[in-house]
Amino acid sequence: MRRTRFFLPTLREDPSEAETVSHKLLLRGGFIRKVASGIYNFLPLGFRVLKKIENIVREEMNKAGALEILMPLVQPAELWKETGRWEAYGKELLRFKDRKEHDFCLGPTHEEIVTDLVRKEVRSYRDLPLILYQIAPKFRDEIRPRFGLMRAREFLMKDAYSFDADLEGVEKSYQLMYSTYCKIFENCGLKFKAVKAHTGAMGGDFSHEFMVLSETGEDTLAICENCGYASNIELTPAISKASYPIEPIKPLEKVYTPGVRSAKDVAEYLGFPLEKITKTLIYIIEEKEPIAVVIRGDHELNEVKLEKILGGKAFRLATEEEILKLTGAHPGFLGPKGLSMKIIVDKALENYPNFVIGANEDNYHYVNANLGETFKADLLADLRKATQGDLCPQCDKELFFLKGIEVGHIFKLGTKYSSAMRATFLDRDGKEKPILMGCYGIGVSRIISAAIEQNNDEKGIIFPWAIAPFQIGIISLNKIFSDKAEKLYSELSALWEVLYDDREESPGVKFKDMDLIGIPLQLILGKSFQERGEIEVKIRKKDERFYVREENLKNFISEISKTL
RNA sequence: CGGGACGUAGCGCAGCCUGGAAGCGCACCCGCUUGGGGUGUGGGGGGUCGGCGGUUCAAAUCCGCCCGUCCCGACCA
Repeated sequence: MRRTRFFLPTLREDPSEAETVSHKLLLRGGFIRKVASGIYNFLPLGFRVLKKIENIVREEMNKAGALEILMPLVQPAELWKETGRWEAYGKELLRFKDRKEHDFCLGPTHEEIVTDLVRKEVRSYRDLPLILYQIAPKFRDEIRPRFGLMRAREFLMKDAYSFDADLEGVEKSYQLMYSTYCKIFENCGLKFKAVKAHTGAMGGDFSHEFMVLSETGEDTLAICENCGYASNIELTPAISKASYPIEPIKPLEKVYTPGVRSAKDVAEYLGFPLEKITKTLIYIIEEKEPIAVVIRGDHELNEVKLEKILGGKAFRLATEEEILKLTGAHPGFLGPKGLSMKIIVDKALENYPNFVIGANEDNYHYVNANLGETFKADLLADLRKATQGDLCPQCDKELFFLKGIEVGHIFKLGTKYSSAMRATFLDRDGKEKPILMGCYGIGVSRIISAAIEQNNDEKGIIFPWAIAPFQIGIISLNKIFSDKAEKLYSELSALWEVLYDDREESPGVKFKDMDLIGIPLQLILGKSFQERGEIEVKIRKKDERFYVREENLKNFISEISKTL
């Protein structure tokens, strides 16, 4: 591709709307342009990257025996009503009516559609196993779209659905997708980690998330180097190194703590370590029942764990007015003593002596509170987020934590959808049974952002060879080399994807642009060519330069590309 | 939806407080210049100042409402 014939508007400055590196670089590099919040145009350069990733995904899915289909973005409400998700799915489901006043939605996922398809066509165990997939736009009306392609409302997703006759089959399909996903992310040139994860709205016992490792990731992963345990922190059991201070139980004492609200402030004011303070949070379950949750001041509540304890019931933090009404105090002075509601206490407070609680009276706390003595817990449970210093649930070695961007998620669904929608098959034994399902997603457009977050420097993007929009860039620094540049361009284009910057721009502009958009190899015709007839090959990743004679060039590129 | 910020040329911003000719840098067009890291220089085009309403002789500027965007929290690939 000639640069003069390519639609590639690059920007010299960061657009003010972008915050993260990947978002800034995608806009500056002319990959995408915003249409509305969370909705983007893919320009030719961005589209090329998208197609590259798509093809890597497609190739591996096909190898796994999955069959590509295409399902509609617009979906009728009837199917969603069958599974109950028309009501259960939140506002992310964009609902609307057609001209006949019939309810429709934009598909945020396709379980209903695919299950409907399969129930109509699959009759016998002989038709199973079956894995169907598509690479198609999804729409989720996110509360807060952000970071460009990272959390867009309309985005490109690969979603796959497996159908099996028995548990053994499900397990096989799940493992097949697991290994396929590993290959896909490897082939994309990404550093990633598969972790155990929360199943969320999809249902099922457990799932795996595929995380691209990056400091800017929104998720935290707990990893054990010793035994290989890896989970999303939402799911990680919090196991303290058992080292409670040994001290006699002291008498409860009410202390004056004027205007001291946060756990940190209380600790400072009283001169105690933060772990001696507790936080009491009031939640409202299903808009009626209040509960109190007590955790240590140095710990953070894990709402996923709370959700499980509450059996999946909806809950939210109480408002300040509700808290005042229920406890008689403002947030900051709450404590479990004397509350007339269910009290759930984090396990870290079991046997923990002489801690501080709020007095449910503004400007007062109690010191030397003790579980069982000062107040009773209705339930003692693991409620907190695992944290630095906690132990691996499998092997007792210390965990460490990494940040990741979720690019894939695989689930065993069981019969959740097939039962609700009566997707059944006739088994060998002549009995009609619900089909066992699994579902498997990859955020194709999100991978672009994740790849950039993981691979960039102050000059711009550094694309892995496999997903670069062009593999080779040619820069001629003087018109006198034009003929040679043209020749190289046409010859190399037969073997690789080449972007030839044939603009009449100064060298600096060409270098800056080529670096910005992350082309892995740059061929430069300049001094070395004029003086010695050697073509300068610049490796974007390492900023290394090689000087290669034309007759060796193709071999050199083939070899070096294996390391990119 | 709650909290915060912003909206002036394609992009980045100043001007607003204290009302009185719509500016700067980059980008874009034309010329010359330069050719190893956003070359220099001369000329030029481009604006419903987010929208509507109000105050005023006069509104980018003051007031009200609305819209949009971004950031922080809950959702998710």
